[in-house]
Amino acid sequence: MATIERPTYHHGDLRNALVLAAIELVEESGVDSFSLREASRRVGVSPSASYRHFRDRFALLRAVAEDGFYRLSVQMEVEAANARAQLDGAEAAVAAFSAMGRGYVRFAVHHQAQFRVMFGPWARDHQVAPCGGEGEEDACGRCAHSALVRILDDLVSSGAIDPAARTHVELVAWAPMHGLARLIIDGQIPADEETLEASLAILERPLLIGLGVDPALIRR
Amino acid sequence: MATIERPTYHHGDLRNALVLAAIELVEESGVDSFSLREASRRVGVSPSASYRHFRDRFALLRAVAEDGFYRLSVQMEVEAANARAQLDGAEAAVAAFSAMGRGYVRFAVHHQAQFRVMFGPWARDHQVAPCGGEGEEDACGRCAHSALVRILDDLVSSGAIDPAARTHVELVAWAPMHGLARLIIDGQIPADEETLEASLAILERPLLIGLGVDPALIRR
DNA sequence: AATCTTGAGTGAACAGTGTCAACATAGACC
DNA sequence: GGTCTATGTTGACACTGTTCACTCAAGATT
Repeated sequence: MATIERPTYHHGDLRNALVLAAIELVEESGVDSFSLREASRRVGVSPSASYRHFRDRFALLRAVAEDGFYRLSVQMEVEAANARAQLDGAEAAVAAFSAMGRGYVRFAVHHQAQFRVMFGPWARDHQVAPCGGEGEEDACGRCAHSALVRILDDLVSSGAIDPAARTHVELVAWAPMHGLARLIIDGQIPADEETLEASLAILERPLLIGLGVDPALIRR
Repeated sequence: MATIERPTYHHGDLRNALVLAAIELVEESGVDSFSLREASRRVGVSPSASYRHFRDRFALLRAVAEDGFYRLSVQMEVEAANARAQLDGAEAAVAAFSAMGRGYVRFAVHHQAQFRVMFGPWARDHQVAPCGGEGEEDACGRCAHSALVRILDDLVSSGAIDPAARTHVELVAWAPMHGLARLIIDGQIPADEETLEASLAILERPLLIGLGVDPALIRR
C-alpha cells in the first residue's frame, strides 16, 4: 500500500508533476526552504522515487530553471511582437527592443522565485548563453538568448543603431534590466506595479540615448 | 571539558568569531550549504552556544550582510577618492561616479558569496536604502547608499548633469552595475579580470551619455 | 569571605532533510 | 504464459536547525 493513495502503482508522469510541484513550492515559500521530500509528498510519491528522474535535488531545480527560460523567452517575444505591431522600420525595432526589456523585468517580478532559480548557483550550464540551437542537451527550446539576438540584429539592420555598437549593445541592454529585476525581487525596490512601470520608464530612455538611438525614434 | 580544547571556558569574542567564520564558510562553499553547526565547529564551540548571540541562522547571515555593506561602502569611497584626485569640477565628479560603479562591481566579483548574502532573502531590513544615518538599529555605519547619494549630488552640483535628471540617475546608475555584478557572480558572464574590466568599459560610456553628461568630460 | 545573580557554553534530544541500497510492482515484449 | 525493466516503496544513514535542562565562571551584594 502506498503512503498516499493513488489509483495506480506507477504515477505515469512523475517527472513533469515534480517540476510543477517544485515551481509551486518555490513560489510559495522560497528557494531556500525548498525540499525534495516536500515536492515528492505533494505529488503523492515516496522521496526516493524522485531519484529515478533527477540525479539530485539540484537536477530538479535545474529543470525548474529550464522551464523558466522557456516561459521567459515566450513572454519577451510576445511583448516584442505586440510593440512592433503597426510600426515599421527603425521605429518598430526600437519599440520591440524596449518591450523586450520590459518583458524581461515583468517576468522576473511576476515569477520571482522561479527567476531566482533560473540564476541560482545550480545549473551553471545550458543557461541563457550556450543555447545555440543545434538541438544539444536538454534542448531549452526557443531560448531566451536567441530571442534577444534576433531583436538586437533588427536594431542594427533597421538603422536604429550604428553597427559598430552591436558588440556592446547586448550587455548595455541586459545588465540594466537584469539589475532592475534583481533589485526588485530582492526587496531593494518595491515590487508594486506602479513602481515597476515607473522604474522601467526611467531606465529606458537613457539607455536608448546612450546606445545612440535617435530620440525621434523613441515613442512616448 | 570542551569538545575542542580552548584555554578558557568562555570564548571571549564569540559573536565576531562566528561572523568571520560564516564569511569564510560562505566564501568557501556557498550560501546554500552554509550551516550554523559548521560555523560553530570551526570556532570551537557547541552549536547551541551560537544561539546566545543570534536568534537563528538567518540572524548570523544578516550580520554577514551588514559587514559586507560596510566593506562595500569603504571600497567604493576609496575608488572614488582615487579617481577624483588630480581632477576637479565636473570632470572630477564624473570620474568619481564612474569609479564608484567600478568599485561596486569589483567588490561583488571579489567577494561573490558575501555579496550574494547581502542581497539574499534574509535581512529585508536595514539594507542599502533605509540607512538614513540617524543612528538607528544596528548602525550599518558609513553605509553604501549614503556614499552613492553624496557622489550623485556632486554630479549635479558640479554641473555634470542636469538637476532635472537627479531623480532618475540613482536607478540608472545602480541597476546596470548591480545587473553586471549579478550576471558575473551567477556565472552568466565569465568572472576573470579581463572580461570584468572590458564589461565595465562597455557599460560606462553609454550610461554617462544617456544621463546627459558631456562626452568631453569623460576621461579615457 | 560567603552567597546570589547572571551571562555564556554544554549535551542530549526532536523533527526534518538529502541520499542510497534492497526490495516490490506492473506493464511491455517475446 | 513467462521474463525484463522502468518505476515505485521501505528503511536506513548522516546531517541539519532548534530547543531544553544543565553547568560553569566570574562580578556584585551582603
